[in-house]
Parts: sequence; structure tokens; C-alpha cells
Amino acid sequence: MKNISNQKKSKAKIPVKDSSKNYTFFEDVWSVARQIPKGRVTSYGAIANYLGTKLSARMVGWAMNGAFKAKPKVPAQRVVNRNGMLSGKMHFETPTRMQELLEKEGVRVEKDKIIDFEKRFWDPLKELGL
DNA sequence: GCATTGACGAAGG
DNA sequence: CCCTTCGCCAATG
Repeated sequence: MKNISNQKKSKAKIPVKDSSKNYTFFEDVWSVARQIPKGRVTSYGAIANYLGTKLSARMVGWAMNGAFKAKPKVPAQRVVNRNGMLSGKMHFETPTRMQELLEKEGVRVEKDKIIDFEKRFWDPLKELGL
């Protein structure tokens, strides 16, 4: 079944600064991201999976885009793709900002990729349980 | 209001 | 093993 008017049912409204009543998928993502322990990282898919929308990992990435303006600050540098690559570093203040933040927390990064990613990996589903 | 894109990911060739 | 396609859903043009 194909719903053509699917674009009309927008329930998430991030570009809102005042209306805090807008509880969205994005805020959920931020909440999880903020719980990532220092020196640990996770993936977009893991967060999406935790929120029950694992097929929508892209939305997590999109949420991170809005995380830039989120308050309190969201450690977006701890969220990378499933490959352990700093795919979103280009969206930081500077392209090197993300790596600097990670290395500052003890995460080794080389060529935009996290070393020992599997060790550093922090799965909300597993760590936070349910 | 339709088409394209996007900080992803899994599956298929 | 590398590249392409598809799915997901919201934002943007």
C-alpha cells in the first residue's frame, strides 16, 4: 500500500524554539545521546533501534543535525555510523571538531574512523536495558 | 504538492 | 569485496 500524502502527516516539528510542548523523535534521540558515557560511542542505528524505529536510522542522523541547537548540549561526537566512521564531522563547527572532542575523551580516531569501535560501542538497548 | 536530499543501514548484484 | 538499490521519514526546494 502506498500513501502518497504521507508527507503531509508531519508530527515532528523541530524548528521550534519556544514551544517546548513539541515532544518529538528528535528530543528522544537527544536524550539517549546525552546518556552515552564518556569515552564511549554508539551508532545512529543503535539509537534508532532503541527508540523502536531501527529502520529510520536516517532520522537519527537528522535529529543530530538539530542537536546542534539543542540545550543542554548533545554530545553528537559520540554518535557515528555503524562503520565507526565520523560521518557527521563535517556538520560541526569545524571539520576537525568532532575528532578533537572524541580524542579528548580518550577515543582514538584515525582517518575519520574510531579505533576499536566494537569495544567503544555503547548500545542503549543493552546498556539501558529496557 | 511533487521531487530531491540526507550525520543510515541492510540487502542484492 | 565494492557498488548500487531500496526503505525509512522529515525537511527543503
